Amino acid sequence: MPEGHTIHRLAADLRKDFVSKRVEATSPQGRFAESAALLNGIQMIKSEAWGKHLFCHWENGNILHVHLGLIGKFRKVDRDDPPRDTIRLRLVHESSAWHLTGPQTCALITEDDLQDVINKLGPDPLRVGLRGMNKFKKRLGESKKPIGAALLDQNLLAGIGNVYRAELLFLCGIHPETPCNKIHDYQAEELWKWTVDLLRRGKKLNRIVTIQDEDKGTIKAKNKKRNNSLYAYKRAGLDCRRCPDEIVISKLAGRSIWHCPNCQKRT
DNA sequence: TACATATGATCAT
DNA sequence: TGATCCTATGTAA
Repeated sequence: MPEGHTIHRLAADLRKDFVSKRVEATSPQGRFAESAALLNGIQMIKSEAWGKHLFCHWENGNILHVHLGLIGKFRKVDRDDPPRDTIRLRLVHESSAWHLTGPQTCALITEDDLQDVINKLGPDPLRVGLRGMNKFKKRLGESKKPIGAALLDQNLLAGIGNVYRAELLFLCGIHPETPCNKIHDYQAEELWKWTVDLLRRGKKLNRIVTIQDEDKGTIKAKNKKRNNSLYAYKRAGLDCRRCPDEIVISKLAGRSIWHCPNCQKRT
């Protein structure tokens, strides 16, 4: 479930459990054993996120860099949960235990490395909030690529993934293929505002919910069961929540994308 | 059992 | 663009 909101939530949850505490760190899988040994028994002093990257700082200067990728998970588990051999990293303090599996990145880095990582990332809406809007607007105006590709570009903005991209474009009524430099200023502003708003909500709820109050009535009436928290993502062939058309699926920047042909017209 | 799929990113071609 | 890495889950056979 890793888009930016997940990682910020994760950073906050790990902070609560481990910051200012001595942490037991092991690698049941073995692939991170040497590094885990360097953290074992050391205090975590800070836990933060930038886009989809997680950084946990330790008292001895080490920084744990985690990127979950597509399938990685870092979850709180029962202390007695068996340490299975897919667990790259296990962190424990008193009754709190966390297991990291399937990460794309799990490494110890230095402060300089951390700067390098961050320098390659665009602004994170959850860190800069509405202040990031003008920069975003400017960067969009300079690019000709489709907005649906741009939103996944972590160098333009950090933290958006495939679910938010589809949902943001739906809420803003923008066709995914629209070239960035054809996006009006007011649309770019709207996009940024929705981005900040949805990511904040996602972090709070620890899941992606994009449905707005005004649409809740329609949704109940139409389609009781499935996926009632999203407008477009993975809803191919189903009724649009705001018009009689059906959501369609296509491919953009190597990933599937969904949109409503009526609510998101080509310009 | 096997296969497809997944909220990602990188590297090769 | 396609192959590849990492793991878990759901569906098909």
